[in-house]
Amino acid sequence: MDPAISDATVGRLPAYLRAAIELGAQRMSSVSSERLAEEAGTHPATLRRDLASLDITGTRGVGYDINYLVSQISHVLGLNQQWPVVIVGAGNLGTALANYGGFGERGFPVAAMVDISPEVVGTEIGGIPVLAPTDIGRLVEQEDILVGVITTPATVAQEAADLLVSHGIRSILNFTTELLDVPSDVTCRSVDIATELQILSFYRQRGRAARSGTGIPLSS
Amino acid sequence: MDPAISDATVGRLPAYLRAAIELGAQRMSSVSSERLAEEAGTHPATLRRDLASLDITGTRGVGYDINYLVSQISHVLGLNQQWPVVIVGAGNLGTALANYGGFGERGFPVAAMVDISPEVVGTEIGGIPVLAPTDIGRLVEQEDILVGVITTPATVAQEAADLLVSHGIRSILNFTTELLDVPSDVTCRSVDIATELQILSFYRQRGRAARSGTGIPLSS
DNA sequence: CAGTGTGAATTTCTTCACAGCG
DNA sequence: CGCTGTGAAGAAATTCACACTG
Repeated sequence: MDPAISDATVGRLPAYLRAAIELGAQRMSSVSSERLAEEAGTHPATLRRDLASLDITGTRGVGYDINYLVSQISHVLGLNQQWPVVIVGAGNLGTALANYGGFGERGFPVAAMVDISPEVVGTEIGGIPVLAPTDIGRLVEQEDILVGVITTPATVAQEAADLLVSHGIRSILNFTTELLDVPSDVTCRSVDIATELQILSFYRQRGRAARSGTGIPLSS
Repeated sequence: MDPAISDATVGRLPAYLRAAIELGAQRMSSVSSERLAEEAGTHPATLRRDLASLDITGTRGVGYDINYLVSQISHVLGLNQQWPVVIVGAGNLGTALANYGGFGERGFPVAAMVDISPEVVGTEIGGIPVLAPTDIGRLVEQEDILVGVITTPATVAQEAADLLVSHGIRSILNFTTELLDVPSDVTCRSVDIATELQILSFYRQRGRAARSGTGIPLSS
């Protein structure tokens, strides 16, 4: 259909979706690109280009239909179904993410956690069972898990990734500092707190430039 | 000195730094741009350009001196001193981040947490005191805090940001979904798990493209 | 006439390719 | 000879500006 939706565009879609949902909750039924862009932190022309690339079309003189925006963007992002995830690493961060409602609320229920420590394997954390690494195969099959979240110590993050990949998981969200080496058919995104702090540090030191979002696109 | 260090470059510096430190730990004393780029997930030419823009120069036929890399990049990022942070929101995520050693280890010790709930104010979480919002002023002055981390519910994130800004904090790391509105002299970076999952979801659904890093640059 | 949709201009970023240095 | 440093080409992303439509 589309020639392609660019990476830059994809990166902005979640912001558009959130903004549209928010405006919809305020009983608005349509928005101009100017308003929506403001809300999402982009330039109106960029927004129009982005939406056009998704084949989302507005009404001249009026704007974009909010319900349509929400449904189309959700569709493009593949959010019309639940995507159960498994969290590997039941330490502080993993536990926090499991307890944090954010995953389930947004269609990514935490099906299970995995850890190597015999002390936690077999227990439950916030109602989520903690399994041993050897259980992953069964888990993935039974629950149709497609996404893995890595919250182990950085030293074993690569192992965790290999484990996930070997069981067919093709989407990984990595919370460690380690840069993971995964096959090219696996999508891996990294959220590294140290990186964020360092970038923040740079901009504080120099005059503040305004890089509002999260950063670090890496190419191959 | 430099005409400017581009945003794209800044976003890659933490990866270069980490790679250099890692190679240094393996008793290597110099690296080629090819090797370092591989390690950091970029193209060698991009790496050379980036380093040149920091006035970091290598030796032809040999490569870059690793110690020099580490010291220069650290310097550019402003990592030669400690930057105490305050975490606003002592819920699950805030608590996890406080316990997680990652901040202190990397020069960003958590000086205090702030919460409104009388139940936690006055207690300590992992040795870190939890204060009331009204204590922020004193805290910022006494501890020279320049960075605030927001881990409140999204609904009050803007309030938290306003509070931090009003006390002179000019660097904010935001873990909520809310897009914060801050003065232009405040640097704000957002790490939103929902956003990351949605992007992951997109790439799983469509053929997998490889966007390896964290995403969503937003301009004004 | 308000606001989209988009050619064209512009800016920014990436990659090639190679001269030249250690 | 290996590898940097960089001019120049290329690709991608952003922004302008305006014709055009509901």
